[in-house]
Amino acid sequence: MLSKKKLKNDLEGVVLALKKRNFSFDTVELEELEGKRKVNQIETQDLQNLRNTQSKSIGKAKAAGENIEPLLAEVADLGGRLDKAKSELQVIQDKINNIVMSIPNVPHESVPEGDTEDDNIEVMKWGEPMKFDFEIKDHVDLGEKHGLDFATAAKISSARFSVMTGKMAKLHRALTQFMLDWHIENNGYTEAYVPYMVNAQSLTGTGQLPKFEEDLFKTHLHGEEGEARALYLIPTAEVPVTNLMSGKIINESDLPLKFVAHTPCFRSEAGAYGKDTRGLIRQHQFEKVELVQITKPEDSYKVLEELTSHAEGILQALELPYRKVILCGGDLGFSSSKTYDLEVWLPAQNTYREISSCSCFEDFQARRMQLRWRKSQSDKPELLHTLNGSGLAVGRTLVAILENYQNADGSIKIPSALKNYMGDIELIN
RNA sequence: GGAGGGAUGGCAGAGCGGCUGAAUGCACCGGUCUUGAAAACCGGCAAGGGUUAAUACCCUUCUAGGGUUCAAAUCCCUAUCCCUCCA
Repeated sequence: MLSKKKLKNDLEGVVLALKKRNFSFDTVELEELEGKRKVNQIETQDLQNLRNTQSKSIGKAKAAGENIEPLLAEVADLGGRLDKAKSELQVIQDKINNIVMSIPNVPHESVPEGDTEDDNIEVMKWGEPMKFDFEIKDHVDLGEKHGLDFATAAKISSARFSVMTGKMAKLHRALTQFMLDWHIENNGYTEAYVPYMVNAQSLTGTGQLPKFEEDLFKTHLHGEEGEARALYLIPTAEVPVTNLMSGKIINESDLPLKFVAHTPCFRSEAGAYGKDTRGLIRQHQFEKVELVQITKPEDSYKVLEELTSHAEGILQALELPYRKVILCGGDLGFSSSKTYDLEVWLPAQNTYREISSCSCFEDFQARRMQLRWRKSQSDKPELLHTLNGSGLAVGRTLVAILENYQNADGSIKIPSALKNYMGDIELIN
């Protein structure tokens, strides 16, 4: 959510900045509503003021033993007028809120122009794509030899799910453990275990609601019909982890907060029909190790670089070639002001594919969840900045390992960083 | 399955229809004292919003949503969460 003050004082600037995203909205409507809001709010508050002072004088008169009947007559119609004013104001404020909540974050000045992912700009490349002197297989063919099974998953669930058994399941788990340990030991993150189902408020805090409900799996508690009790499966650990601190005022000495969490992620992939239907790339359920940082405003862009390098550390440790791109305005996520994607080399697709997305949200999420800090005791609380990034998406990392570490006979070499986690075996065959 | 108790500011904890946006303590900030610190003493200290150039004034908020009342932290209903006891 953008600051309402900013929308009021610098609407033109906001509109201009959002052009980079190709996003526009009805500014005339917003300004009209804001004008009405002002009139109605003043009227409502005046009535409330009147009610408060009248009520107080009734109290005093009663305590003094005076006759309060004439005073009561004076306020007889006040309640009705106040109710009317309040409900009118509520309608206006709800409308304003709906508009404001649907406006995405303003891109940082360093975000390049562009409409689609084709306009993203490569920042750097790491590692050389491997050369193979045999006909390579993709991760589906390779994985099926070793316990990766989509047919059975479809039988017990549906498309876009997977089953893994044996060494494949172990490799998948080893990757998760490795990533968690790496970030805890090398990068100073605190491990967090969090719920996999969250309420609407948390999703509103990070920006998935109200606009992107169709991307989520929504559940209903047994026997309950009300919206209030609906829980959603998390699309990313970003939601529960960032919301750990919602509504809090953090002490400066506790900043930055750095959390790492491993969770499954659930996405409906509505609107992705027919896209990436083969293999593990786009699943309804996948594992991710997520990095979240909560920082002082002045540190956030420095931290974005740092957090991205933490995610890169995993790719480097696993010796997987990758490149780093900065997302153009048109490809930027709703809540993000700046995002780097890390894309891993997939030999069978002969291309780089996203494996991590690292974003700075400035105070966009913090404002929605009232996440603040106090510079010093005498200062007013200020909004913090939030950041997160995948460190990494586990399923896609598994894909990368299968494809990059394959041998001619279909066996898979274990990356040296993972050996400890794989019971010291060298090879899956 | 049954019966109760509770949710109040950064924390602890009073208040249980009207000078209560909220006592008191702790924490925190400023000051006095001290070579310095501690102690003691004095003072300050919730958030969000509105009008305003500003001073200032006003509104809202005591888990959430409804209700009663001229007036609700306080009474009633519902939900959520916590705790205790019985089976």
